[in-house]
Amino acid sequence: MTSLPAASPRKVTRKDVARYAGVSDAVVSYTLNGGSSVAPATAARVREAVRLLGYTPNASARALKMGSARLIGVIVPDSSNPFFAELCQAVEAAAGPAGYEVLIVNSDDTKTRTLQHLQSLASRQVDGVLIATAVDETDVAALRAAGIRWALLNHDTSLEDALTVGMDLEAGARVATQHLVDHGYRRISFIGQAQPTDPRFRGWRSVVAQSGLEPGPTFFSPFTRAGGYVAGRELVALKERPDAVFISSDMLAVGALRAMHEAGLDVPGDLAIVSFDGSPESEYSWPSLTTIRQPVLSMGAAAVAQLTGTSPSPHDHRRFEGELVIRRSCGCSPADETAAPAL
Amino acid sequence: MTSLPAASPRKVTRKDVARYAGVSDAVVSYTLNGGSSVAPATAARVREAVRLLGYTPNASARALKMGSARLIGVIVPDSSNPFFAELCQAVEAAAGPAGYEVLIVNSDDTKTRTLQHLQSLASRQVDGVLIATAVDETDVAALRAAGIRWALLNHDTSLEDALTVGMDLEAGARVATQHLVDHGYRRISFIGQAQPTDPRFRGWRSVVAQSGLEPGPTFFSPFTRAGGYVAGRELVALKERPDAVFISSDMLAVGALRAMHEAGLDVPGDLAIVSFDGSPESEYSWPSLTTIRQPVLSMGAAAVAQLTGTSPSPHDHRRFEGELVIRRSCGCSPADETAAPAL
DNA sequence: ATGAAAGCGCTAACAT
DNA sequence: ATGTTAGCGCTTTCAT
Repeated sequence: MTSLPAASPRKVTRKDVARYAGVSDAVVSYTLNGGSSVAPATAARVREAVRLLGYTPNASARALKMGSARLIGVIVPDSSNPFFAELCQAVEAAAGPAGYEVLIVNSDDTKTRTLQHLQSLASRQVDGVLIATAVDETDVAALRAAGIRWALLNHDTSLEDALTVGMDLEAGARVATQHLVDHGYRRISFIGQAQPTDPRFRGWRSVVAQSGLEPGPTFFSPFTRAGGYVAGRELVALKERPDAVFISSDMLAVGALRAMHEAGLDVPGDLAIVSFDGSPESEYSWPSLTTIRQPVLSMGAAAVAQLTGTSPSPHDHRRFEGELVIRRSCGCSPADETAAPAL
Repeated sequence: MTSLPAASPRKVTRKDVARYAGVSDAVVSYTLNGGSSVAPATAARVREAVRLLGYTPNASARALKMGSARLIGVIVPDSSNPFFAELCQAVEAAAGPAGYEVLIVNSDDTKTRTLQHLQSLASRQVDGVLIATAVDETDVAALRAAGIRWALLNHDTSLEDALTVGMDLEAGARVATQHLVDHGYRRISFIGQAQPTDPRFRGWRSVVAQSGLEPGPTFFSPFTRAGGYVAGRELVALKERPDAVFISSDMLAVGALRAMHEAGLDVPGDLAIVSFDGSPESEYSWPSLTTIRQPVLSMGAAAVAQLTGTSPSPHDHRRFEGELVIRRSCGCSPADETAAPAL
């Protein structure tokens, strides 16, 4: 916890600018923030002084005065997970034009780190925080106590009266599974995270049941490539292999794919796959993954809108629909298979 | 650029804590920051008041007073690029324990955005900024003018007397290419970014030359999966195909792999690949990529050390070596091929 | 061991 | 149109 060695000789403040331009500090503020009217000539002099002196406003002082740092916090489990990386970028893309910067922190999905970060973000006078990690009642209590605006991002179910943005996971899973059913596969497995309450699990189960099919074996693993690999190895080792599987994230699917290749299986010939998320990686796996694309950009924008109170929707819960992206892993062999993707 | 609706009724400040604990504001500071000695009983009372009132220190006020926000800025071209995502996490991992938070911004490798972000970071009183995006002399001038500490991250060559952290790319490329030569491949191509000054290009060329080989055809594309796909399609369309290719990033390799699969080529049978970066994705492509792993964690830590002045090395330039990770794409078929990776 | 007070750089209400 | 000034919450020197 050492301090950084100082680098600059002396900071130029707004006072220096004022002196140089021969005006008062207030006029500098007026010129820069456009609050009150300033004579054009004066404004020009001020701007010139700013440029010459290389003046940079002190955001901390501004934040102290205003009670807002024009900063939005985002708590994700793991920012190097492609899905969350994309989500964070979407938030940044929406926040930037609104005049906010984005502070992203990783929770590793642990309660301790979530709480720590919440505290630290509150202390930084963030204007709001987006929670894309798991939360429970304690966290919510902390949130309320901190007195900062917050919204749940990438959550399907809403906690109490919380602002929430997320996808309808169950509906997405239904579309995915239905596509497999429509292909004529009869024994459809599920690979997902170890919580049977996952809406995607329910979606898979309900479509399988409605189609009068026997549910295929299920596999639960953490949402990682390695998790998918482990699940995939179990699946390919089965005496009676399913002919299709719905996998609830692209990362899991990529891992499972490796297990299938190693077993010498042909996908989709021996085993068809539809997965979930629509991350860039899913387009470049072999075979490319038919998947449910999450509208990451829209969700990021909606979350920022919720926080800034500019949401077009009057609802507390903005729920998005996924989109089935047809590629090769389901057996469709799309017509554009040899088309070059956009650079 | 609307403002956020206020959420909290009133902020509890250090003054409230002081009053509640029956002490002066200074004692609260002493207790919280451990500056001066405080009677144990008093300290306990203060801490109790903090807890009861739910007090959170105002970081903006602290930053204003101290001239430091305990914040490190990182400018990357694209935080959703797996390599940079990992690098950012490495920086965060090193900065956290040192008491810093990390503000990551995307430049899209454009000069305008880089300069804008530099300005904005300076204004936020960051203690230093790590530049992992392309820079030129103008940017450096701006950096010096801003008077903030900075270091180049993921740069191979040092600008003037700048602090720099990066990998020896040319050496890495040599190891990669040499591995291909050792395998006995005779016609070795290069796929990389469109700048022949790339040290990886030089590394490839020098090893090919030293081995008395004719250089295979070269392909230049942006550092994206799509870029790799385009290059790969050109490569597979060649009348006289090379028997191996060194690809200067995993993302390019993943794209090229897709082109090869679509052409029905066997990798490594028809065409062997060694790539560069060692991103998680490279382990799960099919076939898995033999690659030069960049020591991302060490580089992140070194960069933070440079910035905080706690670098163990007296040099301005901390240069790391990559490590050859043998997998399947080169033709080695490692012994552990069926071993499960760690979860 | 504790308190009083100055001042970090900025904004905005108020005065001119 | 421009200037004066109080005060945002904090740290820290200097008294006590």
